[in-house]
Amino acid sequence: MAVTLQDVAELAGVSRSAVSRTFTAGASVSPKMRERVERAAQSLGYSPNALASSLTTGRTKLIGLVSNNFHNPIFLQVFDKFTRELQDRGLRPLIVNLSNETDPSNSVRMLRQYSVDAVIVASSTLPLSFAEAFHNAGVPVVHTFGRPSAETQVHVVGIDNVECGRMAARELVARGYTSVAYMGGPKTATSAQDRFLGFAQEMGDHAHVKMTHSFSAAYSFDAGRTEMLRLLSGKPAQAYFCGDDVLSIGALSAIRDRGLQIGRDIGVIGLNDMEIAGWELVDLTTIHQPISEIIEASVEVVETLLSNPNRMPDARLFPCRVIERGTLASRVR
Amino acid sequence: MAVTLQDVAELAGVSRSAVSRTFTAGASVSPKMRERVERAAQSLGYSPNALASSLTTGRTKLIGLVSNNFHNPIFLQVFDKFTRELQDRGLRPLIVNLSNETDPSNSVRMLRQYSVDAVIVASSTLPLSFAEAFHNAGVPVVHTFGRPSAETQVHVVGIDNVECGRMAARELVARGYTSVAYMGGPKTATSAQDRFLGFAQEMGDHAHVKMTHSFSAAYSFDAGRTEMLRLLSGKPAQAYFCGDDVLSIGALSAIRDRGLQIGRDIGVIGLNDMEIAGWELVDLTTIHQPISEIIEASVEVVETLLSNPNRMPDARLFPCRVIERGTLASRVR
DNA sequence: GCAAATGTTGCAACAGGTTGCAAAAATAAT
DNA sequence: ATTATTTTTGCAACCTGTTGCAACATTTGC
Repeated sequence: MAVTLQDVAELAGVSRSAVSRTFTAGASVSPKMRERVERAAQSLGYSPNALASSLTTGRTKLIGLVSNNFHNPIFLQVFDKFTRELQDRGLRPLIVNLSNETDPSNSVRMLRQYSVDAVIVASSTLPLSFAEAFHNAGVPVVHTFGRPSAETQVHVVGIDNVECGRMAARELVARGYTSVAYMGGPKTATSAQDRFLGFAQEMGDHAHVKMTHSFSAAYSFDAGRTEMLRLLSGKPAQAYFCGDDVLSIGALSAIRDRGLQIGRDIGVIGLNDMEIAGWELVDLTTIHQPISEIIEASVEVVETLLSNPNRMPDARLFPCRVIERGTLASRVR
Repeated sequence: MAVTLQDVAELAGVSRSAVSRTFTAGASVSPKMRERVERAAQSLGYSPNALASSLTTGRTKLIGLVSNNFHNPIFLQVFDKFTRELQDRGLRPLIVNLSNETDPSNSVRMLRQYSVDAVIVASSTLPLSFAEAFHNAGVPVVHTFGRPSAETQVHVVGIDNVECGRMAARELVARGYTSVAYMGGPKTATSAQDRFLGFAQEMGDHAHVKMTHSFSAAYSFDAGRTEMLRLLSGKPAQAYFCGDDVLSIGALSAIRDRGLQIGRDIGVIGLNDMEIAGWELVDLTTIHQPISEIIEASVEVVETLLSNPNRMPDARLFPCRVIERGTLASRVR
């Protein structure tokens, strides 16, 4: 069925090498030869088998894209951007859905079987051990939305979650709230931990403001709603920094259910600035995470790793900013 | 770097074939041999190269997953389910993001280069020509969310959009509305066309109810909002069947902006029943599309196509049902 | 016009597996 | 025990390309 190098070579009356060279950038082929081969290839509808060539070149242009986050709407933007950026560079994303895996060994094996050129771990909730497992298997890794660390040897692209925690805290203080709280994502997620760290740190400088905190079960609407319902049945704070936008929206839903006025009675600030946050019926004040830039940078790093797999790993962190919408009291001055 | 068959064979002191057979299901290997080989493989950390084996077997277990829908939140559920179902069966999804391609030839070439075993086209807005192009390239195709057709030769799994149009119409009539409208997705999408067809057909049986219709620019929040704002500035109908849920939510947003009471002043029914539709602050009455079943069926079809690529194409359509929430007037009886 | 330099082409080996076939080994039948 | 049968194993060819090397062709320099 499939047309091979051989077929083209025969039709053109040249050697297989000649055909191979015509389709290899930078190989030495005379214009006449190229012309002949291309004509033959054209007429047979030949296109080279990327997998066969990977055998000798050692490069598949396959990039493992592993994530465990297939529920948070923000990740549709993430996948959209990643797949585009990769394919614009001639790379192919091979998706690995880790939603309920706790052990990296399966995915490591699988990715090695397909000899991916590199792996992108896109998650802030996956244990660091995953990225490390890929790295130990000899595959270049970039951990997007990961936590930078001095020990680990993988490239990280994302935001400074600690700083975001501080930013949220400063914002709430500036709005004049006197009791604030952090309602984080799952306690095991590095992002949830770091955001809390920064939040608590900053609040340390504002002793007159009362601070509490809790974590919810997941970065999801239901988890946010459930946790906020629980909080509201006790003695809630005046304003909450919620772990991310879906969590915030879940919280907003709980707050509305209780008949409280959002913004006035109780404030919420999220993180991510996903598209839905801007929908009029949500109108969530949130910290914008520059997803596009993060992903572009991630793919750039991947690309450099292809030619230089041993590049010293670094962390690239992008600045975030508060997007003011309708879920916080207006600033006091 | 990588451990090969050769290495294992040498360590175990057996032939390469023996090693190959140990890793091939159903091959003839004695228990002793298997034991020896497995021990050697274990100690070297060997795992077979799927790409190399594909050369001779002709099967890569790579499945092209092509879509142009990376904005509608429902598709995160779709990707989640697809990737899981595929990997549970030992298949690997190779994503192709077609967001702004109009010509299938690039993707056809790419998918052939990676010799995918089959292609899943997951979209109701992609021209039929895409699925056909893959089919003509000799790759088994299933078109999920596609339109069944007598002419075309590809497998289709999805819903009966015409019937859904009827269902929506019946629902609106049963609620006692006397002027209703269809606000569809993009006019070029088969789903938008078919839903309208059914809607109009059914309304033909209810001459006392006035019907109008229009199409919006995309299946997106913004398109829905924009279109509804336009409609509201004229003489709006009492109830709308919106092309899908995001579109509906966009419409709801416009309606709220105008200070109208949803459900009482103006009704909306969507289609999909995506997770967000159930969020309390949205609470959208909508037609449930059984996404999970559709995807399971799609993957099943893919699997049968792997062993029997020439299976006669058929269409599998799943029933839908109305999920009653808060955006329609209550039923009159 | 001739030697040297440079460019082009084909051969053959190789990448990491699989598989038909025949030889060898194990098992069953007599 | 001997032969017939079945199972296991290794050999060698093959899958589809790539690439170092040597042979050949073309250009360049003088």
